[in-house]
Amino acid sequence: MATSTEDLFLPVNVDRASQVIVDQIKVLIRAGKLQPGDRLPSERELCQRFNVSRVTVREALRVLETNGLLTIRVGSHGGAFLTTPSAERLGVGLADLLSLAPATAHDVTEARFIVELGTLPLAVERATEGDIAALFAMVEEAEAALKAGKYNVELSAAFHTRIAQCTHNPAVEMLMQSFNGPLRMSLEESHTAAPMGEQGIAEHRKLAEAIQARDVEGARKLMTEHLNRTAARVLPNS
Amino acid sequence: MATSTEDLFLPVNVDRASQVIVDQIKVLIRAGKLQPGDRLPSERELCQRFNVSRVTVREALRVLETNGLLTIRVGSHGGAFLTTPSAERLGVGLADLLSLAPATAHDVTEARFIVELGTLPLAVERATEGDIAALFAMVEEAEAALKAGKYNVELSAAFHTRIAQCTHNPAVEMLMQSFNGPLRMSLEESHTAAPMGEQGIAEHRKLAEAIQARDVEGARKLMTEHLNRTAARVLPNS
Amino acid sequence: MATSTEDLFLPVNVDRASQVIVDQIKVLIRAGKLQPGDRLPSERELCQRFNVSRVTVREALRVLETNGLLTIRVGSHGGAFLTTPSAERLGVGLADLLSLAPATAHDVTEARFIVELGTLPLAVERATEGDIAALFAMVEEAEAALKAGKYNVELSAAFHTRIAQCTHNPAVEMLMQSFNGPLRMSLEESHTAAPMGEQGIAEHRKLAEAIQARDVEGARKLMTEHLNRTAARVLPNS
Amino acid sequence: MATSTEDLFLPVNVDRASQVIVDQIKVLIRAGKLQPGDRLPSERELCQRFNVSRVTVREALRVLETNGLLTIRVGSHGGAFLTTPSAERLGVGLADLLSLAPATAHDVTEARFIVELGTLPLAVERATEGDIAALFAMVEEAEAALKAGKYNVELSAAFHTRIAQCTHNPAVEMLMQSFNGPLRMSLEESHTAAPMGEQGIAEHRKLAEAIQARDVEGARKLMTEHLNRTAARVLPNS
DNA sequence: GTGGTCTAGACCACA
DNA sequence: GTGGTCTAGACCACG
Repeated sequence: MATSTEDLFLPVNVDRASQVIVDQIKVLIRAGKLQPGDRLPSERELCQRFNVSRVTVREALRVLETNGLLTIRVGSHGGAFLTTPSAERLGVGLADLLSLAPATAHDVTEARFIVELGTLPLAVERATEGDIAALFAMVEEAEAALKAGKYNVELSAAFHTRIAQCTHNPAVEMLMQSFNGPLRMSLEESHTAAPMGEQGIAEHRKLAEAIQARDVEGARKLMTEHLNRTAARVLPNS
Repeated sequence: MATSTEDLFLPVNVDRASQVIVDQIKVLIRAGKLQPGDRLPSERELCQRFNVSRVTVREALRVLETNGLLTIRVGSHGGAFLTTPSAERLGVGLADLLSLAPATAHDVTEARFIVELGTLPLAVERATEGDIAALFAMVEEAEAALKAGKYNVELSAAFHTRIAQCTHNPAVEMLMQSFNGPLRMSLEESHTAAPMGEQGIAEHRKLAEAIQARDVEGARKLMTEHLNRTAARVLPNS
Repeated sequence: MATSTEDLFLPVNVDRASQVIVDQIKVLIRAGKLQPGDRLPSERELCQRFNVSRVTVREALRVLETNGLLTIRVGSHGGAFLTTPSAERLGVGLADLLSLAPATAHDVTEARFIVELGTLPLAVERATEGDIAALFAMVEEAEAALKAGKYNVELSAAFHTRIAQCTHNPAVEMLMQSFNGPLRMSLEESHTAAPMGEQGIAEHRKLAEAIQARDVEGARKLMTEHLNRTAARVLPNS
Repeated sequence: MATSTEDLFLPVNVDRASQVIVDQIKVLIRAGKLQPGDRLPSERELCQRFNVSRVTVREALRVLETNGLLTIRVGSHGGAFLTTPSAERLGVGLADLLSLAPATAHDVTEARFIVELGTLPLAVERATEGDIAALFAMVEEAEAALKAGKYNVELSAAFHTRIAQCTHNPAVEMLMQSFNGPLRMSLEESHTAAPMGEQGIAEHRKLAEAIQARDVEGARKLMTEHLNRTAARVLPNS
């Protein structure tokens, strides 16, 4: 035959079929062909499109769901929807990984210092009037919740996340969420945390004031103390 | 009314069978009942233990694998093995999420600044003789690779990760890996990056020297420039 | 092996959404948060509270209704009301189950012997003047009904239930109702019973007299004969 | 008109459609057209047969399931299967009803006395060699479990149920199960039961011996003491 | 009626 | 004997 047999025989695809599907969908997402909010075809239709069984499609969807790329809703108008991205899943993954890792609570807190203190200057610099108003509103909400005996770690986490939002940088926001999401919760769960107190909220208020005053150094100092204090709660022996 | 019916009825939340299995295994990991390196029973045996079908077990394993908690090997001595944790998977997740997010490359670089600059002081403070020797060794390896035309982004990423390792804090290390893993690669892939140059390696060497000299401020300045330069490569219009 | 994987993996048990709701409401009942006579919120409101569809709520209510825990009334003042408990539903369940079971009419009668004869001593011991008067009143009512040709198995069952009521123990009462409710009816329906006769009512009167005289042994004997005779009617070949 | 209008107008069927289906299936069961182990047609087929919607069929199946007449299994070979009857469901119903009723634990215990003591003579009379061997086997199993720290209320309940089985009367057996099933468990759960002890098992052994010796009076006495002792555990103030 | 979820049992390729 | 895949058919839930 005229042509040599070189390059005729391509390596067979050793990947899992489900992984191929996952990659293909990720490419579509990266290319912007699929946007947040879009709905994927039904499982049964995807079977036909990819020419695989339903089980394989489901495995692929499961992976994408785990990666936080889509959520699956049941019901007649259900299906697989691309998510507006959130770092929550990432926080879960981080928490899981650290559980398995040799990282101590002290290690994690130190990493959090890096992120929180690094974020602060950007937040102080870029916070709008609206941002600052929102921060104060959250403080007041927290005070009300405290009186009602409903103050919890979630409200505290939301405040820290809101500070990150002041940077108007979604990547930074996600980074912060990773630490103030499930990870923080699992940290505090595992220790019998003293109930979040008045003092925590008071410090939040002072932080908001420092950001309003564009006082980077003051904010850094406040945040350092604040974190040290909360860190001390989960790490009695520091 | 004697008792109001408010708050009596909690929203129901029916988990998937596979999710229940995932959670159960995560608990076992957190509790230390399952250690890195351990092998889970075979899929078929897990079916019997959990009293579910094989597909369901497989979905659960797929999720855990995606979360980086275990790796699956085929073959007669294969099975699902708990991983020594690594942040690689996390980086993949982060990259995926940012692909979907409105985050620009500039945003991501800014987040990386926070992490890299925040890590540096700890690295400078705690780097051992061995750490510093390793850093220099990597620089030399890079120089050799460059001559051989084999220098690539992976080697550069490894250097940054090695700096984080100097903090001797696994959580910080993971944080750094998240940015210098698949994420960085996907960032640079999407742009036609000029080949990593001599200058990059030279800056790495100077960074190593600053760490050896315990010169925090010098190191900060060097890293800032280094990152700015690489950032400029992926962001011509900054 | 360091840690065996035995007993680590518990069988998963995923409940239906409707079952979760059922359980939740049962807990509220057991805890006394919901009392007999209370009205549950409307189906539509329950949907929102539980965050499920209406069909699911309806299935849950249907189960609770079947268990005799609530009754559903239609109309503008309708809704789901917790019942004052009655053993009627239980009797239905017992009857259904025995229909399906390999239990013969003889078996059931034997079980009834146990309950009726076991109840008698308590009834004799604790019957008040009022109880005894009520028993005699029922006998006379039965005699009148017989003359009018309206005597039926229900009236007879009521007499036996009333005896159980003399124990002033609601649990015993329910036990008796289980046998003298739908079960007895279904037993007798299936055979062409000779109409309840004079003799049956006469024996009831004697039983009442024995109870009045606090004559346990006499009552036992009477009841034994009475049951044997009725049993013979449904079991010609005993 | 020639004919009077009497009896022309029958009451309209006020029953729920689902209830009609339930009744129809119950009739088939009573008539023996459907036997334990039989599988009903699939939901979709039943829809067509009854000419109703799936929701209606599902409600009917849910009711029948609640009544313990059938169990529903998912999966490829799933469906609705007629159960081999068991009194477990009945016990659940009884427990629920008593939770709602004004019955105290003391009331329930008294009812249990009636059943247990009434059953004993029949068991003594009819127990076969095999029955007796089984009773002793259970005692030994219990002793082994106790040593392993695994003795629980279930094993104790099983012993009492096994005694009822000695009567070779399925109706009596069910009656006993009703009390020694979920009801007993809920009774003991609600009180902090002292762990079932050596003494309980010893008494079980003596009971088995009395049955072996066909000693009705001895058995009665033993059972009375046994029940009194266990009753005292849940009723400290008797 | 349309979706997601689960099951049982089978075949294949691999180490 | 392991994981990887497939088929066919059932229940479960939503609108």
